[in-house]
Parts: sequence; structure tokens; C-alpha cells
Amino acid sequence: MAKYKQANNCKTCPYKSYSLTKLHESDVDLIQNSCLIVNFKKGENICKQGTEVTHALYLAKGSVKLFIEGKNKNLILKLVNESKYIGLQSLFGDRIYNYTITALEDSQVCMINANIILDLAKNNVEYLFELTKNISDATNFVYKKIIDINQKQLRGRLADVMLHFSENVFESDRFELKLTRKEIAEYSAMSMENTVRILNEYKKDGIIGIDGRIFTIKQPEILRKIGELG
Amino acid sequence: MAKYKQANNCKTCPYKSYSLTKLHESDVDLIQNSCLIVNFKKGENICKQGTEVTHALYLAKGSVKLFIEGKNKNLILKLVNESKYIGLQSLFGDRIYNYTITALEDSQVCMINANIILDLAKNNVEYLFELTKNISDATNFVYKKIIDINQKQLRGRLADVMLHFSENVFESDRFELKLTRKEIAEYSAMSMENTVRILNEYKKDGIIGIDGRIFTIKQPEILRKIGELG
DNA sequence: AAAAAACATTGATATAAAACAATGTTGAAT
DNA sequence: ATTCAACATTGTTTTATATCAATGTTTTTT
Repeated sequence: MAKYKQANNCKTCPYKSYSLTKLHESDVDLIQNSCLIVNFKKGENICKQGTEVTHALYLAKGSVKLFIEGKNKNLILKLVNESKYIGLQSLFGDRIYNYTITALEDSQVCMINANIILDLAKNNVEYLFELTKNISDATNFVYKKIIDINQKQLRGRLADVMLHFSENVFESDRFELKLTRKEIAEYSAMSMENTVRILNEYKKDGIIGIDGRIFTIKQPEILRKIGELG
Repeated sequence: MAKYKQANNCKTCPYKSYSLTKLHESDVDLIQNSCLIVNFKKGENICKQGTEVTHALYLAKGSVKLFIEGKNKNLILKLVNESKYIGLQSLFGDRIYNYTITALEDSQVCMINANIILDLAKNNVEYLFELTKNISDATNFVYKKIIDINQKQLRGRLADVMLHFSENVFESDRFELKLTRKEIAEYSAMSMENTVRILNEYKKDGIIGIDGRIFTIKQPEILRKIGELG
């Protein structure tokens, strides 16, 4: 799989989680001692749908996609960039991953023994509270996604997705998407061909700019309108 | 809206939540003193999408549907029967309901001031842990739903839904569904006409029995196969 | 540098599912 | 008891979207 090394200083790590501020120093040490920093190459699986949850996964550096594997096609639920936990809710639920996470670029993941995180959570309510907020937000995000898939049609969905990338994921009107057209399709729950078609439609209409995988949102208001109309 | 009364004994209440066993007696008193038992008539909204979360909602008696309101149609995410919290994750996230909950029959809901539950959770990690498990399970459930909508077609989806009612919601091969055909459609993410058509197809093929709103699962294995094939 | 593989594009065709329409049935209200 | 409204059913038509197909363009591999 990948090279790994022992974490050596979580307290001063520039990529550390906000939730660590809720822990005692000795608890951070506990995490640090259990924490393996694993390097994943682009395309490698960080966790696999259907397998047991043995570690909490914290994406220190890089970016990943989290997706559900179906029979014929996948559904990408979200992209996650550095300094975020990935897939927390699997820790508290049935302890089986119901999604796969794959690196979109070379990434560093801190893997912390699941029981250590659970023990800390059981003994530090502020810490658990942070994690719970995290999980709740993830749930709310999926609620938005499900209604998008169920209620909007292709153009509206893709408009929403492009806006979401720009405003929430990259926070810029110009961004490089580390996704193939097929993956944009899997994120938007549509076929690859239609994704290409509609993106180029938007380009022709001057709503977005496309240069390979670099996208520019030129008329966000129009995209927003398309998204609202469905 | 509805008649209400002050709760008078949560400790001996036959419908009480398992999570109460994690609390001290004095904390249960705190909940009890804040707890209003509200009677909702069939069809009444218990909470409304887009409004602020001011109370934790515990369904003591009755049954409800939890659904996302869209522009043209709704999507029912789940049915909940008595002795369950409804909509916990909204308490820890952005404190806005992103769904509406409506009574399917006359129901009793315990409404407890949200801040009291949050304070208890912040001071009792075992209690919070129970709530977090609850939220995680809800998230995992939505993951299954989203993949169903995205990947299966009508027949597979409806087969899954009927099995789910039988095995998870009512735990019987014969059950009375408190839903109109339109609501079954909203639960299965399809049109009402196709819901009727396919249900009657299954009936004609001897896979299920239909008598008004009473359904009998006659050949669960066949339903399961249809669901698996998608 | 050449070959192969993965990715992107565009048009034509097929199809699953929604929308429309018409009619029957049940249940609630007066 | 009668009327009205909500609910259920069935057939027909339309449409959004996937699938198929052909070709061009990058990347990666050797």
C-alpha cells in the first residue's frame, strides 16, 4: 500500500484538528502515540466499503473523494480537503464503512486506533461534542444531496455542483478540479456524456470557462438561477 | 395546534427512551420539568422544514413521517414509530430543521427544551454517546436510501421498500401501512401512478397481497431478488 | 519515439419513468 | 342520503436521460 511513519508532534502540527484543542495534553499524547501517518498515492483506497472500521481517519494533507460503490456506477458524496476527519460517523454506528475513500492526489492520512478515539470521547464530553457536531453536519449535507438527486434535473444539478465546488470546496471562482469528467458525473449523479455536454453548453453560453480541469465560474448568478429552477 | 400537558413521571413512563438510563435521577427530573407532552392529530406538522430547532422531539406514542419538502414533490426519508427521538441531528448541527415531520396518526410528542438536552449532553458523556450513536445510525440509513434512489429502478426500489416495511418498520409479514399511495410513492421516490401499477403487478404475480392499506408479504425471497437485481 | 490506455467529445438511438387523461372508488362533510 | 373531495386505478403519450457508437485528444507505459 503505502509508506508510513509514527507521528512525532501532534501539538505543533500545522494540519492538526480543531477538536484537539478540547483535549488534555496527555490525551493528545495518547493520540500521537497511536497515530500512524500513512502516505497514499493518487488513486489508492484509504478505506473500503464493507470493511470493518479499525481506525479513525484524519486527512492531514491532500484531497480525497468519498463515494458509495454501486453495482454499475458509483456515487461520489463529497470531496474532502486537508485538515478534516473523513468518515467519522462510521466510528459510532455499526463500525462498518458504507463508503470507500480514495486519494485524489498524494495524501497523508493520520490513522488513530478507533478504540482510543472512542475512549477519549467517552471521557471528554467537549471532544465528543465536537465530533458529534461534525457528524450532524455530514448528515445535513447528505440530506441536501439526496433532494438534489431526487428533485432536480441534469442542468440544475450540475449548476449546483459547480457552485458548490466554487463556493464551499475551493472558495474561489477559479479552481482546478482533481476529477475526471466521469468523476464529475459520479458526483452529480448523471452519465459522463451528459456531464460533458452540459458543461460545454455552459461554456458556450459564457456561464463558465473550461480549460482542461481548470474551471472558472463567470456568471454565478445565472448558475444559481439554473440551480433554483431545477 | 394541539392540546398539551406537563409530563408527570418520566421515570415510570412506559414509553421512555433508553438513553434516560444513562442519566442521573436529578437530570431526568430536569427533563421532566421541561417536558411538555403535546398531542398531534393525524396530518399535523410536528416540526417544519426551515424553522429553528427549539426543542428536542421524542415520539412517545403514535407514528410519524419525516420528509424533505421539495418544489414539486416530497421525499419521505423514514417512518418512525413510538419511543424514538425524531430528528436528533438537527440539535447538534445548524439548529435549523431541514425536513418536516408530520403525524400519520394521532400522536404524543414530548417536547424538551433543546438547551436542556444540550446541557445534559455536555455534562454526561454516556448520554451524549447514546445520542451520537443514534445520529450516526440515521446517517447510515440515508446513505442506503441515496444509493437506492441513484442506482435502482422502480421495481427494485419498491421491492426494497416493501421488504423494509415488513422487516424493519413493522416486523411482520402482514401490516397496515398508514400511508396513501401517493405517500408510498414519496417514500420510494417515484410517481404515484407507477407505484400503484407496480404494486398491483406484484399482487397479480402473487408476490404480495393487497387489501386497501393492509399488505401481506407472500414471497419475501422474490422481493429480495428483485431488490438485489435493482 | 511509438504504442497503448485512459480520457473527452459529439451525435444518434433506445428506454425508463413521468406526465397526462379518463374513470372508478372510497370516505368525509353537509 | 347526497354531494364533494380525496384517493386509487389503468391506459396513452411525452420526455428526460442513459446507452450506444464513432472519433479525437491527452496521458502513461514501454
